Amino acid sequence: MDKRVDFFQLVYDVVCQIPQGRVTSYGAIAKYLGTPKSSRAVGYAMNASHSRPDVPAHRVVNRNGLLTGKHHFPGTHLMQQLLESEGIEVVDDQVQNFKEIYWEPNVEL
DNA sequence: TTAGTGACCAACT
DNA sequence: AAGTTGGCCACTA
Repeated sequence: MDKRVDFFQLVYDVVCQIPQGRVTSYGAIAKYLGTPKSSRAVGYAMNASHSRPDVPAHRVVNRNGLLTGKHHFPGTHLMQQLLESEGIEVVDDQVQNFKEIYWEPNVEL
């Protein structure tokens, strides 16, 4: 449990630093952590985000800007609702203007 | 320790 | 161009 907290904490830290109204991808976070191919592991961290107090996992989408993890959220369109609540346009589980609101930690940070 | 799964990404066909 | 397969890392059983 100790090791998972470290990696998860890094992911949560980055996700928590995502500016409101912006979204990022798993690969971007993985790259920022130094492991570009651990995108799946990043997604796994999001899966554990359920146990975390405040992790804006709705700001984290796949490379296509598609809300792949929306299916894992409690509500049906809760993820989309949250994104729209932050000013992000989401249609059919896709983030509109994804490239415009795309936030890359490795670059911004 | 080995094997299987997963909210992915990239490459090959 | 689109669809399919493999591989990567981390976690659970």
